[in-house]
Amino acid sequence: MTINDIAKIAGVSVATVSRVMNKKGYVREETRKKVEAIIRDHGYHPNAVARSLISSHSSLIAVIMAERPFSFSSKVLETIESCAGEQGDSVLFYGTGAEQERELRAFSQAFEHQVKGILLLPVMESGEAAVNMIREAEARDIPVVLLDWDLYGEDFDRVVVDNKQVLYDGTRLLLEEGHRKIGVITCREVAKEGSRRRDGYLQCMKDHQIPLKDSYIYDGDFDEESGYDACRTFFALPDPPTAVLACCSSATLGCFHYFKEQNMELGKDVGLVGFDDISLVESMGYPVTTLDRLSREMGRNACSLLYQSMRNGADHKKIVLATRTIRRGSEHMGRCFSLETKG
Amino acid sequence: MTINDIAKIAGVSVATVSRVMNKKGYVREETRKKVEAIIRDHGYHPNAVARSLISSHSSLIAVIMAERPFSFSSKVLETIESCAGEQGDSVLFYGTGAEQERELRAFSQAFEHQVKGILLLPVMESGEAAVNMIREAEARDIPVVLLDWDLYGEDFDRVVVDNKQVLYDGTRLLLEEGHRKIGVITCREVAKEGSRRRDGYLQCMKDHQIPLKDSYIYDGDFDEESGYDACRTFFALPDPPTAVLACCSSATLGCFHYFKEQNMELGKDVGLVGFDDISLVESMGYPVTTLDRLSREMGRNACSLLYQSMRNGADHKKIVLATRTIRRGSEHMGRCFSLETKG
DNA sequence: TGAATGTATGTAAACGTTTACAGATTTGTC
DNA sequence: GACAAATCTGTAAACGTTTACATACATTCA
Repeated sequence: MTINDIAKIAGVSVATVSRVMNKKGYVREETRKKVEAIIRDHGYHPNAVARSLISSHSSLIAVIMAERPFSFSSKVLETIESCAGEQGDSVLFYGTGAEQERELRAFSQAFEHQVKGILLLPVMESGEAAVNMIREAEARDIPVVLLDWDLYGEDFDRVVVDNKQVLYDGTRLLLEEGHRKIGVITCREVAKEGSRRRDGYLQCMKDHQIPLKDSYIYDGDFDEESGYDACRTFFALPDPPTAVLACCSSATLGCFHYFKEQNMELGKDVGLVGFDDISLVESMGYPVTTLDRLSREMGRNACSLLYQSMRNGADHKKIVLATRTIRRGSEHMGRCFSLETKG
Repeated sequence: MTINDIAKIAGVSVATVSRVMNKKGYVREETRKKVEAIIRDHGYHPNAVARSLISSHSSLIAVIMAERPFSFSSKVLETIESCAGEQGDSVLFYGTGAEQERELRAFSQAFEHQVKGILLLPVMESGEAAVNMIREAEARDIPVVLLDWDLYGEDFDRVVVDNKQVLYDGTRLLLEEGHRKIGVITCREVAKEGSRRRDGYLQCMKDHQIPLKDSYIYDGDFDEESGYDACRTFFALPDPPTAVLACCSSATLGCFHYFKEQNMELGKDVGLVGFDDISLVESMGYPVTTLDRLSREMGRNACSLLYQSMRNGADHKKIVLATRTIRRGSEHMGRCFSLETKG
């Protein structure tokens, strides 16, 4: 069933059917009604492929992301799909498992499908290849927006959280509760974000004139073992910290595990500030203070940035989102501002 | 940059370039080398859109799913994407939020993009509209595979868990531990799966000649409140159950919440068998017995069923997967079998 | 009345591929 | 050396749309 068949049945030309479908150009009311009825009755769906070919861009946007076990990325994806849907676009999803080969293939396939735009969540071990692919996309006039990925020194559209500020705030939270000995678990991540987070901790301690101890800084990975091992290390020290600041959700859970095993009661024997939406933990009845990267906000902002770039091109923008500090159930919204940089 | 440009630069015809790209038909070694080099040097990516138009099917498959808060659906999606990628296909992702309008739009857009196949996770409130769309897909020769969604009486390709058997096993687990008073939380769900789960419980109790009590059956929703409220109801009874069987991950967490609040110790004061992969809970150091729907297995099986249907058509298959019983860390794999039904 | 404008419809080219077909060259066989 | 078969390459049609352009009729206005 093609536009030709519909035209034949309706006794009009394909151009008229096309005009009816796209509500564009002149069509007599009576003709429109007739054509619309025939389209409906025959369950005709226009071929997006042929449509794309002639208009030289599809109604697709690509989302390329490394898989992550928890909720952050899947919430972002859902939000993006919803926003794209509102614009009549569909989402091509590529998981990369942080494998470079799959990342490159994802870009290739996105190009081949003539996507209108690409949304990128931290994916590459080496930023080099990523930057090349982004440059290639730009050369093809395909806007790219980076989420939660601050490629420093590169002018790309991106939506990020100010990781330094976040950890600064987290540290201050613990200081306000009277803690002076704070252990931090800096989950290593792509694009130096882990170290940005550490910087926030260091800065806050410095601003409050609290002497630093190397043994209170644990450079862990993005997993639960890191949280667990960090705690084991911290609390084996002759002078252990009284509170722990975990820089990713996995590490936060690892801390939980350790505390439970050691019968340490949260808020009494030890302080803890976690990272990201670990609402699961809340569901279980633990009101833990956490620094949440507003996943839905990020998705929404990234989409609007993408659609903006499709229209305007040129100028690159950076949107810096605050995190939400979820403190024992009550919520304090932080800052949210947008920086404009030259394109 | 099109195949024409490449042909011109290489001094050959477009047909030759096409043959080089598709490794199809005769091409002189020397010519191939030259063309390949030019393709590489110019960063040329063939236009999948034009390719689809001529071959009348794209390299896309659609995944349509209701969003769920936890890990099951996102693991399934990741697995599907990975399998599709191996076949050189890309995944169109549609979230529906269980809204009928969005569900229908997802189908429409999948049709318009000429997808090769559709994977469907429980999405529709009313099965009616869903069945119509599946029928329409079939009429277009687009295979559809249902995941975790047993539309009884309809012959569709599908991958399901035997929910009755799962809950039967779960109940038996508790019986074996000596429990006789078992409360069950049957999370209502689409397509009667909730009641199938209840049937498993009822059957097992009957087989072991244990008298049933209506007050031990709580018909809850798919959320945490249900788990929490169910427990509150159970343990307010004059003769409360000694163990609880939760039929979805959310309810399992709700139970946790209640037990923690009431200082009830798991395995000592109360028995609990949960549902789905709540590895998060394990990460925190709680070794809870759980009935896991093997999300990766489901994704993989659904994909291979889909690709099989693309080749063969006609015959419909139903793959019944066992769940994995994760029992305090040790794993027992259950049965896994496949039923063939006439198409 | 007739020119200008607005409305309604059709014709045909274009988008970037694949592929059937044909023609040309090379290789193999007797 | 002749013929068949195998190998190599090019031409052109097709896929299902959109849209510039042409044409035709209806209305408005001086």
